[in-house]
Amino acid sequence: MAEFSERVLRIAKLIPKGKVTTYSEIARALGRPLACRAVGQALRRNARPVEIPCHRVVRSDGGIGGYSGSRPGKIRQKAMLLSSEGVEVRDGMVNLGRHMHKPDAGQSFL
DNA sequence: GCACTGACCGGTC
DNA sequence: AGACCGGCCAGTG
Repeated sequence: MAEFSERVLRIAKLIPKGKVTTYSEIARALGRPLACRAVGQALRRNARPVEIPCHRVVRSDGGIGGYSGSRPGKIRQKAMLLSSEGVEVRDGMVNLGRHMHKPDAGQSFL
């Protein structure tokens, strides 16, 4: 099936540059506000850095979260990428109130 | 089909 | 403010 995962990846692709979203927001867009963990699972398993900018997906508390298997080097690069796109990252913390992007439910079944 | 895992979240201590 | 605990969702053994 992996239908859920595909939706997650699709939404991740639609995240505009310079904006970030949270696992919860994606889950909510999919109609599963509590599936934040499943979202992380989908991203981790699919992890296609080029086709899917999963680095724009952060935690609801502003934390960078994980990246490509929670590899420290990758996580650091994730922060650098966000910073390069205009998202201010401070010690692994993102300004959600400034760059939080809320995906539309319509995009989930695009 | 059950049990464990995982890039999480929210509340509580 | 930092650490801990339980819960929820999908994927995998």
